Amino acid sequence: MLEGDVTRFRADARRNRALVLQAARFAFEEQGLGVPLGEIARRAGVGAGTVYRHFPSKEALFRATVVERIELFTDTARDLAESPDPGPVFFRFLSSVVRLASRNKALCDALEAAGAGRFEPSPGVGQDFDDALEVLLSRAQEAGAVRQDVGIADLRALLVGCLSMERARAGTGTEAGDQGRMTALMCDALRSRQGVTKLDDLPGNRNGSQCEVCGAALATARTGRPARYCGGACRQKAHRVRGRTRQG
Amino acid sequence: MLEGDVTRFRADARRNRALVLQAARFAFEEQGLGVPLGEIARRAGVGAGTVYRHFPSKEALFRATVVERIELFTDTARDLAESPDPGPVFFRFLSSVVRLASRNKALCDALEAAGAGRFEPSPGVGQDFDDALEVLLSRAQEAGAVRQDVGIADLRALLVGCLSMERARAGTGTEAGDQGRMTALMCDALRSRQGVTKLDDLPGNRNGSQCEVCGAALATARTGRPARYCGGACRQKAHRVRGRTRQG
DNA sequence: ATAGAATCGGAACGAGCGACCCGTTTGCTG
DNA sequence: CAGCAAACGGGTCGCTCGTTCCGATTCTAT
Repeated sequence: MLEGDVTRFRADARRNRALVLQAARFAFEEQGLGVPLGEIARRAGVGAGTVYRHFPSKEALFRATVVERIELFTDTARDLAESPDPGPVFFRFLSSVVRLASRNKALCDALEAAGAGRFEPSPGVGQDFDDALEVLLSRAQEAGAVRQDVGIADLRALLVGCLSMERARAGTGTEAGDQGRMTALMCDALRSRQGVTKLDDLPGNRNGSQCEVCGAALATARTGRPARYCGGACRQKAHRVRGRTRQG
Repeated sequence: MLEGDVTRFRADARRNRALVLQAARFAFEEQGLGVPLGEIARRAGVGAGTVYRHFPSKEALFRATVVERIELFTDTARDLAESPDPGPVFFRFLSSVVRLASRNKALCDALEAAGAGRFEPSPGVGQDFDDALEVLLSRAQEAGAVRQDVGIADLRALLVGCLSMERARAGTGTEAGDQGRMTALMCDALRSRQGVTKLDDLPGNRNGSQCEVCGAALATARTGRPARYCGGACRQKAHRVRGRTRQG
C-alpha cells in the first residue's frame, strides 16, 4: 500500500511507523544488517511487537530503509546522464557513490549480498540502478574516457571492491585524509590508455587446478584425490611450513 | 609446544588432532569462520569435546588452520624476491595470492578481519607477510614497473578489494573464464604510466560533511542537527524518492 | 462520552551456537 | 596382564536473536 494513503491508519500507528523507519535507518547505517531488531525497537521507543506490526520481517524493514538510498543514487545517475562532459561526470559519480556508501554499513551489506546473488533489495531496484549506471558508463566510453572492455558487471564488482578497500584502508589507522585513495586508484584502472591488459583476452586455464604454492597449472589428476602441488619442491615447501606451525 | 615433540602425546590424541585440523581446514575453506564447530567435529568423526581438548577456542583452531596458508604465501614471496624481472614477478604473485585466496573463504575472512583491525591470526604472521610483500613491491617500483605512490597499506587493501570483487563477479553467474578479470584490472591500476591520478595529492575536504544526493561539500552546521543536503533541489529530490517508497 | 476496534509493548518461545563437564573408554607402562 | 591416567564424546547449559502472542492501552467514529 502507498504511504500517501494515510487516512487508513490511526495517527499513532503512522507516528510509530515513522519512528521505526528512522531508528532502523540510523541503526542499519551504523551497524549494518547485523544490528538486533530489539535495539531498533529500543531506539524507536517502541516494543518489538510494534516493529512486526509494520514490517513482516527484519529483512523487509532492511529493504525499506535501503531501497530509498539506492533509488536516490539511481535518480542522481539519471540526472547526470544528460550532462555534457561524460568522462569526468562518470568518475565523479562513482567516487560519490563509494564515498557515501562507505559511511553506510547497510548499503555495503546490501551491495555485497546482491553481488553474491543472495539478496535482491526489491524487484527492479538493483536493475534500475544498473541501467542508469550503464548509461553513464557507455557515454563515458563513447567520449573515450573509459576503456572499452569493461561492462556493467565489472562496475558492480568494482563498487563492492572499492567499499571493501576503503574499509580496509580506514581500518589500518592511517590518517583520515586518505579516504577516496583506493577509489582514485580504481578510477585510474578504468581510464582508457595504451598498453593496458586486454580483459577479454585473458589466459583461460581456469578449468584445471593450480599449485597451492606457485600457482602453476596442474595436470588433471586421475588417481584418487586431486593433486595440490606442482612438484616435489612446492610440496616440500608446503610441508616445511606446516611442520613449523605451532599449536594454538 | 612444537608439533615435532610427539612423544608426549598418546597415539590416538595425535591422530585425532590431525583429523580435527584437516576437517577444520576443509570446513573453513568452504564456509569461512561461520561454520559451526559441531560440524567440524562431525566431519572429523570426533565429538565437540575433543576439539576443545586440542584447541582452547574456535578462534584458536581457525588461526591454526589459516596461519600455515599465510606462511606459505610469505615463503613464496621471499623466494620470489631474489628473482630478476621484478615487475612481472610482482604482478604474477599478486594474482596468484588473489586466485588462491578467493577459493578459500577462511583466508578471505582472515584478511578482511585483519584489514578491519579486528583480528591478528598470530603475532607476527601478518607482519611477516607484509614485509615480504613490501620487498617485492619496492623491487618492482625500482624497476619502474609499479607506480611510486602506492605503499604496502594500499596493497593490503587492494588484496581485500580484489577478493571482494572476484567474489562479486563470480556471483553474477557470468562464465567461469572471467576469474582473474578484476585482478587484472587492479594490476593495470598499479602499473606506472603517465597521466594517472597523484594519490598523495588528493583534494582533502574529508572533514566537512557532504550532501547525500550530489556529494557537494556542506558548510558546517551550527544550528541543531547536521545538514544532509546541499540545497533545496537535492533535499526535494531526497523527499520525492522517500515519498515513493512502498511498505515492505 | 462511549463502545469497539486497532494498536501497543514486552514477556515468552524456539532455534542455533559456543562452551563446558563428567561418565565411559582407551592406550600406555610396569 | 592389570591399573591408572589421559582422552573421548555427547549431553547440557547459557546466551543471543528473530518471531509470536496476548492482555493492556489508546484512538476514533458515532
